[in-house]
Amino acid sequence: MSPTISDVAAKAGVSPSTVSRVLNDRPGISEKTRSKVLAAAGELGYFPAMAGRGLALGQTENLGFLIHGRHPLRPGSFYSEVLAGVDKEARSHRFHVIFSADGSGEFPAMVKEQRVDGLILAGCDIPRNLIVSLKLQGIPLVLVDNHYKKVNSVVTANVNGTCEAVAHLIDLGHEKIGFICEWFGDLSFSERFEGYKLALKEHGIPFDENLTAEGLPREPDSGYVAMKRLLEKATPSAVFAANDITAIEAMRAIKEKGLRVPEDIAIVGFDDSSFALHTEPPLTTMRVFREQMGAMAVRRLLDLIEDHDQPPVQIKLSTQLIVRGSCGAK
Amino acid sequence: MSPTISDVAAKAGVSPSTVSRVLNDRPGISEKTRSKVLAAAGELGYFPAMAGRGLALGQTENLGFLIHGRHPLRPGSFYSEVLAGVDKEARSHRFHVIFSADGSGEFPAMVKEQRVDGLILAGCDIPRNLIVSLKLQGIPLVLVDNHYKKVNSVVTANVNGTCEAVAHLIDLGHEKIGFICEWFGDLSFSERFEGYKLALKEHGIPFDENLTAEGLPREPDSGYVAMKRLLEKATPSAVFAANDITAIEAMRAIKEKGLRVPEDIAIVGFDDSSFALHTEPPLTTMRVFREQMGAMAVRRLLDLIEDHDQPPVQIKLSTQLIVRGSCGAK
DNA sequence: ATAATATACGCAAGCGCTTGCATAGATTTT
DNA sequence: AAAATCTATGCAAGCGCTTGCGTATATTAT
Repeated sequence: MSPTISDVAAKAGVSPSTVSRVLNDRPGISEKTRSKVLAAAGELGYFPAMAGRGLALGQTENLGFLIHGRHPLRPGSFYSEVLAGVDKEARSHRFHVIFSADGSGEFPAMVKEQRVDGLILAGCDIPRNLIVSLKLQGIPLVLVDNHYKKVNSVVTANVNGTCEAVAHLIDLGHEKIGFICEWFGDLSFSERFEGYKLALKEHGIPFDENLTAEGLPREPDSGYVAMKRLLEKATPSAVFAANDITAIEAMRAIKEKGLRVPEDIAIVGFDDSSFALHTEPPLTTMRVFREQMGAMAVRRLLDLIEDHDQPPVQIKLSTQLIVRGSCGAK
Repeated sequence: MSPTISDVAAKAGVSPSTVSRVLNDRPGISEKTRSKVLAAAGELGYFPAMAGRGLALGQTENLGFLIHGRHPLRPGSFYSEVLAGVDKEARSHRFHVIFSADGSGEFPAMVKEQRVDGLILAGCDIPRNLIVSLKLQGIPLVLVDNHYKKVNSVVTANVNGTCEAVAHLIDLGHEKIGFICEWFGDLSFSERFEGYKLALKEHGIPFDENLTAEGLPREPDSGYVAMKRLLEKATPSAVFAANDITAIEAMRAIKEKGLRVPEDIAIVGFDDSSFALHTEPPLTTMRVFREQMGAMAVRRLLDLIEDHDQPPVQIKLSTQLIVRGSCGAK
């Protein structure tokens, strides 16, 4: 068995409370006993067990990271990078991360059982009523890549980012620019759609519904379907795809049609997924800073844990245009 | 504040011990009080707080999932699927998963602080001495995609899987088959190398060192480099790449050389990564059942948690050949 | 009917830690 | 030199839960 605080106390010839005070840097300890205790703890290889500590403190020093279970099209890599950022930042504050991809939509067990001091909810497919009941319950909460009413969130600048991406296409001389996404019902995608329309408007290009298409909600190959649908209605000289996976699938549809990327149709995606480097041509895309999003969410969450009553804040991270081959810019 | 067991007890007019017994299905409770307690607990929305429970039981019902921090080339998607399997299986046993991608190689804080009942270590870049000290410490341990001496593990059939993949190329008529990987120092890659040689041997094809190459350890674009190196030495009619990312980067090198896939050089990868579907042509590869690996690891770990003293076991999961376009089979 | 056995429940200790309060000893004040 | 003030430490309660042991009540045996 691992040593307990009493073992250390006995070895150092002091009381457990003294050991606790030393280990937690509480004032009123003489230098002599401090070092005596530290030595004893060191020799025994003692570390405070979380169970006792947590019970006494009413704190777990855990935080939960929740994503919705069903993520068919996004291979997990998006959120796994957010998770990486969350983990790293949490660790630097001596917190630990409990991960869960529970798709049931039920109230998370980790909260009921009070395993966590706060919760990060990632993705915009977290059921709204879950957010509400969590909020009601009073547990510190931060949304990532999602936002809702009065709850703290860390989001991507979807509108501005897309606007910039589309503006880039316009700068390259394109006017007949398409927009495709998996489905318009998704919060991120609808925001990116707004950004698309904004860019057109800012450049005096009329919006044309025939230049837009969606695929099949939550089906694989959604981007392929969307692009085929778009090509049936019109032939744009460029298209903005609401995420990289859609872009890459769209490229397949374009090529099948005998058209070339970027010569016949330029394409730009969104996310800067890991595979965007490996497409043919390499995909021009908006980089989203996933790890940073995770890290910021943790910082905010820790603030909330310290002081629950703070006005909600939304943190919006800018994106960065990564120009590669698919837009024809080089 | 959340209600405690005493609140429930008071409301039901019984003692806390009775409540505990009811909630844990202990025997010796009359049907009447049982329902009384259940009703009270329901009305209060009571759930046992883990801190108290854990302290009393000496169990956390948490398990740790650890990967090595530095995973530059693998975009996390490999391990994130393992993690998904781990999480799902753990949840079905009412366990929770603490995730950490600590690259420091130090003894994990979650173990020192006794936050977990057992540990899953994923990936073959977990430092050996870490495994040793963990093992010594006596905490239940399962390795995933890695193996070492007398510790429980869940692994991929790298040798057989690769052998099958290479045999497939041989069946297609190839004899001059190359082997590339990021670097030979990796456990998985070296096993796949064994499988490659085994397949050649079984089919009476002599091994030729000039048909093998590695890239730059832990650098991006390692597959591209490996393939270029290989092409400088020889021109195979087919190549087996030790993982998909290597394969896809190799395809770029091949095409740059003016050669076609699969007509001039057929290629097969390993892993069945999410992007393997989207290459041009789509990548023939060996599917690795990542979620299942995670799930099996959890099962084994829970067994070990129940009874620490069991002889170590290695669970080897078969792979499945997924034939797509890059091997020229269709 | 009384004694022996079962049943259903409460009491209290204990899991490992923190912390308010009390106190013995050291230090300063007048 | 006695009183007042600090300083350093221990005591014990308490965080929320489980469980061994004891006991009052109900059940069965004689």
